[in-house]
Amino acid sequence: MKKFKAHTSTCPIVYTMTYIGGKWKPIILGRLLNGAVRFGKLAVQIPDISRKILTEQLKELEEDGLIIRHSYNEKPPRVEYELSGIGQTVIPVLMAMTELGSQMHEAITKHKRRQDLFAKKIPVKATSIPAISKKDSRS
Amino acid sequence: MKKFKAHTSTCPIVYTMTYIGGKWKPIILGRLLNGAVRFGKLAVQIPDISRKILTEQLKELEEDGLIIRHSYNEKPPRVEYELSGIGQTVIPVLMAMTELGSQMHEAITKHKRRQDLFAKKIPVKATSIPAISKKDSRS
DNA sequence: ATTGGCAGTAACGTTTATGTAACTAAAAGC
DNA sequence: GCTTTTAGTTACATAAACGTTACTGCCAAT
Repeated sequence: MKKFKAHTSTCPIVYTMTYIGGKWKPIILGRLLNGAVRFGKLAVQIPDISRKILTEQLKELEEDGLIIRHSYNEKPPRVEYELSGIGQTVIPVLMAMTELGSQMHEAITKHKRRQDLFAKKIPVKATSIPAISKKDSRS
Repeated sequence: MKKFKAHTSTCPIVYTMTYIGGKWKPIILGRLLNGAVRFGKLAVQIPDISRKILTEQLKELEEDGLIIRHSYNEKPPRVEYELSGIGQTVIPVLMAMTELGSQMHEAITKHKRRQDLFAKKIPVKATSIPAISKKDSRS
């Protein structure tokens, strides 16, 4: 997401977009809803993101204070990411996005007539991202 | 926003991103919160979006069923856009984003130490996007 | 007849985001 | 000594996204 050149203050949505805009950030944040997750697990849970991009996005999120990076000095390195205090503020956004996604999905499956229109938006591939669940902190 | 090749269904956030991902869509939708707005007014309210991109994004939003386009056959053309039924589902997302923006802003102005980190994310320019207000349906 | 406003569209150019492949360090296990 | 594992990094490449400028059609007013 290209950063905005404009807006001084007044539009909070624009402001927000500078933090969680971009293709992957909301998805990454969604993976952290249930607590700290290590790098490798994120990469597995979001199969279509490259490690390079994942690294970059995590770095940006950390610099913006939304997440916290914990690096443990262990034999094979271990690094975990979790939502920061402010980061928790994204939760309602993610919840609302989840709801919107469900509503859209329902609307599409309901009105068959619209399906062609909507279909092109979701080029399905084999790999899929698992839904958000309660607990899976284990690798 | 590049469209996702992956995910079959399970992650609603990914799903949502295919609809309101992208730099401008949430901002455009935010302008429609108070009812129908005509093209020219959107262009004025979002000064940094080009008309071409505005047109494109509106078209996509319409194709996705989130907004409705009303074209009146008048002397100088008049076209208005408004949230559709499903489109209303984005309102909570926008509200949450507004809240997040405010929280982030507050956090930044509060902790001066973090300001340098956060500052780079908001390259301020003269032009600004007006805040969302109750009513301004008039040109 | 010319100009102005509205809502675009077309052609073209630039930038940003994202992707791929190869490489690193350090300790553990064989 | 060699391989494996983890969390990256570096260099390079491409595709989306975004932008600028110029142009259109139509009617009304000058």
